[in-house]
Amino acid sequence: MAVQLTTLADAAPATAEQAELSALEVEVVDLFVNALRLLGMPRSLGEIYGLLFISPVALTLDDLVTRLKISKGSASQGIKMLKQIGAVKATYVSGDRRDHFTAETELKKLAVGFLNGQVLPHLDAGESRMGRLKALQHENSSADASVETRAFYEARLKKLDQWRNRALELAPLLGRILD
Amino acid sequence: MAVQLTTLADAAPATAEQAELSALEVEVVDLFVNALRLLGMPRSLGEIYGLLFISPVALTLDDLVTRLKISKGSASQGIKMLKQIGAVKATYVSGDRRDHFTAETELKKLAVGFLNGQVLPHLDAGESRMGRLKALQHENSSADASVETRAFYEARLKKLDQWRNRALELAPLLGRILD
DNA sequence: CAGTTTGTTCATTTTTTCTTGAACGAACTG
DNA sequence: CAGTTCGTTCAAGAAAAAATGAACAAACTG
Repeated sequence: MAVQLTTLADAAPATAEQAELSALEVEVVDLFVNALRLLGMPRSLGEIYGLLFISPVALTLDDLVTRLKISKGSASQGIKMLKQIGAVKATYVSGDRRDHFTAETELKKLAVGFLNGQVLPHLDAGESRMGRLKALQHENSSADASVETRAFYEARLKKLDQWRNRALELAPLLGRILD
Repeated sequence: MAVQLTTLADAAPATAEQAELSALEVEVVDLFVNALRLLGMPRSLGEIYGLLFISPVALTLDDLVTRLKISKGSASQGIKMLKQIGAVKATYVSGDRRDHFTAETELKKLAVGFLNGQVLPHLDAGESRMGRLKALQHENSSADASVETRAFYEARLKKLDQWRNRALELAPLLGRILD
């Protein structure tokens, strides 16, 4: 029955469902959209995380769709990614079958999640890559290279490896600092 | 007897101008394309930086164009950006009017350049933003909010400010660690 | 069961970002 | 100077990334 839709109209139903974002919400969402873009994440992630961050109550997928005016698909994929990096968690709400999402706001957890999800995989892949590089360098050297050139390549590859190690050291350090 | 070429200078046209990239170069370029993408930088930046990184001699704009098969426009803009963040510097070569570029390979300098160019501006903009947020929060609160809601907003904004300060502290720390 | 509700997936469309290349100015060159 | 070379800029086209929405599956409901 259409009559049940009355909840939308007036009395704020337990789960804050005004269709429009408040000025505060808009500002916060905007802030996160910009911040996450800096990390190369899509707009929708910023919107979703931002709204959850400033929301006093856990929100459902549908809340996100109606309030942010994004598609169900976007909301679903965005939540998926945010859960992956540990920026959002689902909370249980009794008597409601739907998932309710909350923003994780501990900076340390966010940072660690991001590092583990986005950065470390690449650094790990870097190991086998270094192997390939060394091999290529040797092949290459035997052919044309002068002593200096050979030394130069050697030095550069060593530098790459240093970088990688630095980055690997840095990750746990970051975690400690952000406590 | 084969002509002996002791310097790379006259191995081929004076400034190492084989049109094709060697396998080693391809691999390095690919590595940097991927790494820079992680930081949200365009493909061409990775290509340019990668080739400069592994090149024993400084390269001209034209070298980049022919070897990477990118347009003059891309090369020019890419170099411009890389110079901006301090990842590339122009070196003087006597008797040649053209600019010759070299990769900056000190990790610290790279990191600092990136932080100053890409991150700090945002954090600074964040200050005025925080002001706006506080203002909005007060407006907002007077209207509808219950005590708990008000407290919640307050807490969140405080958290945001904490984050910002943490990030600001972190930047110089990073510099020190990367020595 | 048949019918809902909830959430995911993925081909398509839309939007954003990047690259290109032609036009241009500045700085050399003979 | 007239002609080059070198590098930059920017409108337009190409490519990549993200959002949409319809189709689907899974879990509930009566």
